Amino acid sequence: MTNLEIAWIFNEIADLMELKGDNIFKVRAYRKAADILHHLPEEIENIYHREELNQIPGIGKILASKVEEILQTGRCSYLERLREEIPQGLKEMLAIPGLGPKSVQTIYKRLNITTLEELEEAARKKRIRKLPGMGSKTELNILRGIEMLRRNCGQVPMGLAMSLAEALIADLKGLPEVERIEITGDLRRGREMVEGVDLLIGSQAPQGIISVLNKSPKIKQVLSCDEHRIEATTWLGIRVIINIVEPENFYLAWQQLTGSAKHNQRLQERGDKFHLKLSPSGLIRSEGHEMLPVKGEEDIYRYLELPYIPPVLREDTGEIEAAIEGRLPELIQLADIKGDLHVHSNWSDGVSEIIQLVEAARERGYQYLAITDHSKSLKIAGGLSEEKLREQREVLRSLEESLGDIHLLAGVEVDILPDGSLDYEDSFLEEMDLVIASVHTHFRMEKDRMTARIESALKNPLVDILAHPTGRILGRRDPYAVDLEYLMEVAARTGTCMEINASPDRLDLNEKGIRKAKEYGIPLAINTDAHDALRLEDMRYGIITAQRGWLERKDVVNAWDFEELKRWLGL
DNA sequence: GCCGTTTTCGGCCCGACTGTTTTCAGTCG
Repeated sequence: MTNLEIAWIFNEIADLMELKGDNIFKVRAYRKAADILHHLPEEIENIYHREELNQIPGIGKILASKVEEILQTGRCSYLERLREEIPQGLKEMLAIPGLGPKSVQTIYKRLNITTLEELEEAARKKRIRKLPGMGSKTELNILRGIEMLRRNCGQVPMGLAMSLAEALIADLKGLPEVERIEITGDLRRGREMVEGVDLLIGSQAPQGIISVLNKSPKIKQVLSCDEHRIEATTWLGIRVIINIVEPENFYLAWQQLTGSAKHNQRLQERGDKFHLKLSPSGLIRSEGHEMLPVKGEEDIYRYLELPYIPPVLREDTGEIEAAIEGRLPELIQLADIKGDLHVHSNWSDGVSEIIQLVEAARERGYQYLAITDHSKSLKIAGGLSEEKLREQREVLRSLEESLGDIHLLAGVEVDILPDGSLDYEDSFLEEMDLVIASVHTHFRMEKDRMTARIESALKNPLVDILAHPTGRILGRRDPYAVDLEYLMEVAARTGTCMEINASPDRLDLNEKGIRKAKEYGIPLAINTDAHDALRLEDMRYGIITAQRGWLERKDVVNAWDFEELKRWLGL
């Protein structure tokens, strides 16, 4: 089982314990352990085999024995006991923003409600407001929350699906019967939330693959399988579909299964003009029933007299027209990125030392890195005082000098306070190389006020970048109410950059916002917002999202050379 | 449940908002 899956188990234990009313510090120990596992630089299985579990800080005797049990048996008896004790629906209720364990407990004990459906009904019938500490707003909040959960029902964030897909590929790639294996479906297109993991295998002997999957610890249950298709579900409840085709049909099947359905329909319409019929099993010229050879996806597009259209664009949002007219964007690539402009160190709420972040940036071949810790009012994140930031700047300056091969920017992620002012005086912000502004509090402001709040930050000439402009957390928190298009108008005037936050939990701006921002000519930055050196890795999710927003290298400030960036920052 | 080790018990990120109260518990970042 992977680190991520064990982390999920610990998180579920923590949720259930909290619902039970267990000691909060015990609960927190499980959460912390989950977080540690999630960010472990190597597979815990290896650590276990070296008998070094006890050396991981945060994992004591008891948690180590649970890890051991999970690795050995694929099960966790403690979790199974908790699951029997606590109805599954209560855990789902916890996902409603504003409903915590105490409220869920009250609802369960007083009204005997155990499912979201019952909860929704009770809220509609105004039965929740009769409970102690709850009122009409709680009911409204519950209904809104359930609606949000329904919208994301059955979908998983791309980052989670991607790591599972890559783990499965790693398991299957080495099999002699697997000639080729690739990601397909909406995950390949880079959608922010996906239905599950879709893989395509080119193989002449599919039977062996099925038996390997049946035994895989990553797979909880194979739901159906024949020699062309396997459908399974993982321990985290993620749906996995693996299609298997003859190797000579691989590319056609890959293109067809990647979709989107709308894109493929448009392709077929175009095929009709050329008397071509597209299907996963063959590209046929209808007159002579001649099967055309396909040696790559490019061939398919070429038969249709189109340039190759990358998967991220295949949504029928203008890519076919652009292809016909020869104006497909030259999409930004991961290799174009020259630095990360939003990273947290352990001076505030990050876990890595500055030097570790810098090393990670150098390993990625970056020209520059900005350290942007939190500002002073964000107490929980260990926001830094002016003095601390000055001290950090000195550290960065001398580190930069001693290393000599990377430019370090002394930055800060300054909170935009509810009244629109920033968390430091302008006179201080002037000292910083890079100022990122963002909202971390008072999310539920009314739209006009929130818009005005962010507008005033954009209008401050010292603000270089607006971070995570809508504040959403994928599948968990909706964007705050804000007139984004108006803010883009403002940003276009002030020349303020907007961020594409690459954290797979955020992806904010999203692809729609990015395309809009590009229309307005706003400079964009793709930043990881990493709180851990390993998470500089998340840049790739930002790139995919930027590509889906049709961005090119020139649109992205951290794809510029340092000299150009410096000029733009006025340094 | 973990940690420390000058502690084997007593801490553990902490302050503010929200919606409910009528002085505060619960939730969140």
